[in-house]
Amino acid sequence: MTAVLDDEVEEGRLEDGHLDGGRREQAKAERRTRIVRAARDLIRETGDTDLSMRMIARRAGVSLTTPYNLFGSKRAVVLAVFEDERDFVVRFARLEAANAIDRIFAAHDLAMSYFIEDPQFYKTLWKALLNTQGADSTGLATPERLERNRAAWRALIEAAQDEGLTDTMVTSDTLERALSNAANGAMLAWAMGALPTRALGPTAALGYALALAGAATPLGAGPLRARILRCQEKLARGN
Amino acid sequence: MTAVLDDEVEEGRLEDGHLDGGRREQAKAERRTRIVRAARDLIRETGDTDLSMRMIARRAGVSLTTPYNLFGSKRAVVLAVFEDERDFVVRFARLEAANAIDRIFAAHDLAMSYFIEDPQFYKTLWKALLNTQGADSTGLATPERLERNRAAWRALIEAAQDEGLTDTMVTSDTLERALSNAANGAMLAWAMGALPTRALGPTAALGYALALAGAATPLGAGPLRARILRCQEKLARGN
DNA sequence: TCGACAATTAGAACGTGTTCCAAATATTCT
DNA sequence: AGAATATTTGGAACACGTTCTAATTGTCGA
Repeated sequence: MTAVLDDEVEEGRLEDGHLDGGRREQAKAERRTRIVRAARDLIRETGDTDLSMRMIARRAGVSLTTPYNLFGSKRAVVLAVFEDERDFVVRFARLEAANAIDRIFAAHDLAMSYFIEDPQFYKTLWKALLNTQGADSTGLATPERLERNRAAWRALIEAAQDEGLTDTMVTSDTLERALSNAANGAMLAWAMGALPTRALGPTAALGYALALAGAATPLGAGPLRARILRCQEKLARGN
Repeated sequence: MTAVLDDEVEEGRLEDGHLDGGRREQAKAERRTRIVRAARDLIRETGDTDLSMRMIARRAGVSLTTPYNLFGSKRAVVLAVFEDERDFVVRFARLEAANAIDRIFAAHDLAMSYFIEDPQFYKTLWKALLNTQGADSTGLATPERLERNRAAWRALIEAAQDEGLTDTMVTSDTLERALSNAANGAMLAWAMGALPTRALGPTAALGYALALAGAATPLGAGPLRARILRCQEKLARGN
């Protein structure tokens, strides 16, 4: 955990080892990152072919049983890859826009940019996360990660309420769920091959705009309607 | 194909065998239904445990290789079970309601009733359909079935447009996609265990209502807003 | 009726995710 | 330093989806 993208795992930096509790725990964390990194590289290089636990283990230089000790299942490893790739919350914090609704769509564009810039990688990831034949099936994100994300979106929506753009009768929780479902539905269609990558962004944005417009005050309704039509055009052009 | 729910497969009724082209084709169709039925019964009895191809084949009284000859993959068999269970279009046609929007929600309730009345069964089915580790991955429905459903929904939406309830600037195609994504997002959350069965209906309906309200005319906006608040209440009570 | 032919069959095989085991290894505690 | 302990390791094993082979079955055309 707390794996950063651009550090190399070195044996040497034990100076601050007291932070992670003993040496044993540190070695475990190191194996963890090696495994996650091996899985990531394999997906990057060959898509979902060759993404077997035996391959991941060999690449990470560990035994086949070790990923099961540290993660529990292949799905958990893939989930770790997924969450490791996304420094979302960091970039999320420094988003700026003219009003709360523009901010929502800026956040949406940011979230989508990951998938659009590296479709092969994230499609493989998503498809692997949809495989719930195992026992636990923790959903598409770690519980704490999920809750953090939801809270961030709720805050964005509440800002829109404060600016008088959406009706306060529709709870931020309600709206957040609706937006999340719209996005996940689009992602699902995309992962299943029913939606081309170029249509993913506009489709999800359209779902956002429609749901927000459904909860909008007269003040917020205008810009949202315009956004809906813009997304619709973009989709029509794409076809 | 053309499998009806409540007929028993009998060897005797060959009188109208000329309808299906030769005897060979008929035997093949019979094996098909036996396999689908075996898979359905296994899911009904034991959930996703024991839903192996070897089990299905044994139960259907065929060899392990036969399902592969007739369907191609386990996923295709499950998809056949899924589509066999749903005499949706039949019941869909005879829906009645005061106005087009009520009709949309009546159709939605009908669609959801399958899942809510037999959650175990359909959750297993959905989870199995999400497994796309195989090659083809035809999505959540057969192409022709999918297109038929989409057309039906589009017709419903166009009726709402004709009655002046939703803005014609928002295409029926656009709106249909938005509704479909909202529903699929809710189904996904449900299948992954993030949404309890009791919340599935209201959540999906809420997504529908919000998206429709986002495209509504002043005439349609009122009832939709009321519906949104009703769904929200229902969800709040459920928690 | 009989040969041609299409499909199913049994069975083995491959690679997969996952689990179990005894043995080896490294760390922690006293 | 030496004992106790936690983890990894190699290896085998299981059930699974899927594919392949040769042999067999039952149906169709002449």
